Amino acid sequence: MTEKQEKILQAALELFAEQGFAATSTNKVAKKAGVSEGLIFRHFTNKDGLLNSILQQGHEKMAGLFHELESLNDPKDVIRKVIEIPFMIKDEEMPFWRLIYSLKWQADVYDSTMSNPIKSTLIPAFSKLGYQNPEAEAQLIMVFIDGLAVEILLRKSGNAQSIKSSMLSKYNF
Amino acid sequence: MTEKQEKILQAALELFAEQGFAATSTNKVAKKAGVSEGLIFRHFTNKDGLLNSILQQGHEKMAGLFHELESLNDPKDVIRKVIEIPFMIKDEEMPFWRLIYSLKWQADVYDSTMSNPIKSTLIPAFSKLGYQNPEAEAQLIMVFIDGLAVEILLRKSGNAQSIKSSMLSKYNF
DNA sequence: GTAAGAAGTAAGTGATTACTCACTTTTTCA
DNA sequence: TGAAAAAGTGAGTAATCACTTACTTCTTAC
Repeated sequence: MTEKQEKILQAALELFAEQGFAATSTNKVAKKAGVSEGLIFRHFTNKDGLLNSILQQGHEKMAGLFHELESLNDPKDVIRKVIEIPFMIKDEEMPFWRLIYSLKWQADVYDSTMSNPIKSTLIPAFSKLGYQNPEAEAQLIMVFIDGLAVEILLRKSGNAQSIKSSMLSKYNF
Repeated sequence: MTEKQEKILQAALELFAEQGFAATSTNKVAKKAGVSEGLIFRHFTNKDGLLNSILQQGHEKMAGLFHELESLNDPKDVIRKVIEIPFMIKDEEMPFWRLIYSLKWQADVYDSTMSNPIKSTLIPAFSKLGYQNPEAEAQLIMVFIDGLAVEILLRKSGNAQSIKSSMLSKYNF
């Protein structure tokens, strides 16, 4: 990975996250990266290839997060940890997650299986705790996480902490 | 409102919702509407004007929904009704809501105050029921609604009904 | 040290973009 | 009825789009 390759990926990530994939031209990416436009196509074949490289890089970073979940034994720890996920997004990770969530609405590119590992960890946790419908409970938490992630990524609410408390209390934490 | 004007609005709504605003050209809209491209600009000035007309039309349709909420007296009815909102989206309304939710990620166009009336109705309802932090509880429900709307609009889950049950039971319904 | 291949550039390509303009057709209404 | 206004068209426009090509510079390894 050349220095200029990384510059391109970083510039593209930020622009795709801010303005959207379709609305960002390869010209803009090249200018922001301080690179000739042709270089983008030498390294990433086409605009879709550039997007895929960004996504692959991001997925590798996420692998660790799933692994951390699987190592927890107490089901209550699992649930608490999952609820806390959206609150753990670091500032430097925001563009990547903004991109992921915006791509949901652009059909052809999005990989909807991404969050499956989390859900798969959640179901046995609710099962162990004796919930009547572990599947639905897991789904409910996933829905909540997605909603909260949107809230945080669009930096709409300042009182995220009190929302978290309200949520945790619904599971008797 | 001419017949061709309505054709343009309908075609634009469907295309914007399916492919995204930026990825949809005025040429495509004209072809789908069976109209010359110039007519779009005669009636709606420019592409942004076309989008704004669609949004305004949608907002007028939504006004009734808020009114319905305000007429409820029992706070429990209010909360139940709000939770049910995402499940009430009709097939013909899907393109409009898909557009609204996808626009959240395109910064400059989105009106984030849209859901304020719902939240304002929710806070006194939780207050009356003696919840410790009505503001946070209202926000939590709003987050849930947005997450669930995304789930339904992207038609990911078939078991929406059991998610709804799980959610309602968290508020002792 | 040099040759081969990878990295990088600048100036293109045709297609598509949002939008305009000169013009014709239809509608409105006094 | 007739004339002004509104609706509608089709062929433009310059700018921008994703992408290519011919070329130069840098890196690597024997």
